[in-house]
Amino acid sequence: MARSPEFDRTKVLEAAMKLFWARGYTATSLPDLLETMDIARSSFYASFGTKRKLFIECLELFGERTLAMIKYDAKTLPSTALPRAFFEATVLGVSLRKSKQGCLLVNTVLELADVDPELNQLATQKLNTIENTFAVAFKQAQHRGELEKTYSPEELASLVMTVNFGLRVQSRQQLSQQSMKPIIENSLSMLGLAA
Amino acid sequence: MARSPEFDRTKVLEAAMKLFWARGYTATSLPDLLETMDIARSSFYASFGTKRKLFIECLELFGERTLAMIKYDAKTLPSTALPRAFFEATVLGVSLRKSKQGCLLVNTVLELADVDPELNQLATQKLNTIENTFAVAFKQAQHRGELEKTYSPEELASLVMTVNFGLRVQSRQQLSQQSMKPIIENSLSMLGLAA
DNA sequence: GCCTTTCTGTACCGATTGGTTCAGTATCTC
DNA sequence: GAGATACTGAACCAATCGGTACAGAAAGGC
Repeated sequence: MARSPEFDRTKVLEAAMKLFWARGYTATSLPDLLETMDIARSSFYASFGTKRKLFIECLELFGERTLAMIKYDAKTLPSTALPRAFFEATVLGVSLRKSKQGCLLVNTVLELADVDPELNQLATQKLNTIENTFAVAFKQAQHRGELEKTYSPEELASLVMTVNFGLRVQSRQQLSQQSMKPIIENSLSMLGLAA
Repeated sequence: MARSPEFDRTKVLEAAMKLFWARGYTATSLPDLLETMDIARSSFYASFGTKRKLFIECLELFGERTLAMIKYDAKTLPSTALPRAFFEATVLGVSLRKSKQGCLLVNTVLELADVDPELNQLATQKLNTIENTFAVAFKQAQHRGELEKTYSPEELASLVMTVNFGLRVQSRQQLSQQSMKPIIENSLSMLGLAA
């Protein structure tokens, strides 16, 4: 009937996500996006609607990927090792360029808090889902006696997120990955989750 | 000789700072600024040059004020009480509107990391000054035996900043001030600096 | 009064913003 | 080949962006 191949939507979406990730929502212009996504302006409009809708799709994608990573770790690692795996994967386990990007969700919360409450809420909601995943894992670990009960699962998950946010901010400063290592180590020690 | 009164420069600058604080650099337009500052477009350019120069002045002002607050606390409070005073002042001790604004320096780091490295570096530098002030205070406290030597002064100061950044991110989410209180409390407990 | 200076208000600049439209081309099935 | 679909590229839109220029009013000292 017709021309079959559409460009790889996920791949194009991923390219857009990376650009938003690096520059933020407002500072990313449509021409910038089109160049990175390598599609024509008309194709963009036909496939994604508006810049804002595209951004929402990027938030969804980022949230899904992050959550998938944590859930995979939760199945293969002891719960007490989860935060370390998460911190190292997100702060150290990416290429040098990416490491300066922090977390798209955190960046979004800070950039759009007062500008676009709806997008802020969407990012916040994704972050809460991540926090809940940690809490569930900690609850199991405490039940099995693998984790001290100094904090409730929810409290500990909240603390892990506090530290996570802090690390994401620091990773977006000028700091080298090397100088992030002791910070991560001390953070885990502070959480009572060091090796 | 001439017309004496200039508008109160500091006051106008402060108004601009609040707007940048709430909306970020890119999302704040010149008309927005002029309305908030309540000056004419020509006066703006005569007094502040460009939007970017104005923003730099705002960063300076914010840095000075924050640093002054910490240094005052450092003289009047025991060093171990410094982080609590800082967290409560910046997260709880402001009006409800302000509390959602987080920290201008942190916001700037995240918004402009990849967009304007120079401004990012400026904000980072201000934050480092704050961190150093904490480190100096902790060193004294350890010398006097008021503070455990679990961490070096520099390490502890770095951890306090990590937690601080985390709290600032959380305060820019939808969270109420009330729900921030236990998070602050647990963070201090985690740092070994609870009451 | 006069002169100087500081401000306001408005009109204007070129560039860029996000978004729309459409003619034309490429690629598929039949 | 015909017909349907997926794309490109460029032209275009109104709105807004940051920044400039200038005429004139307001407020001071002499």
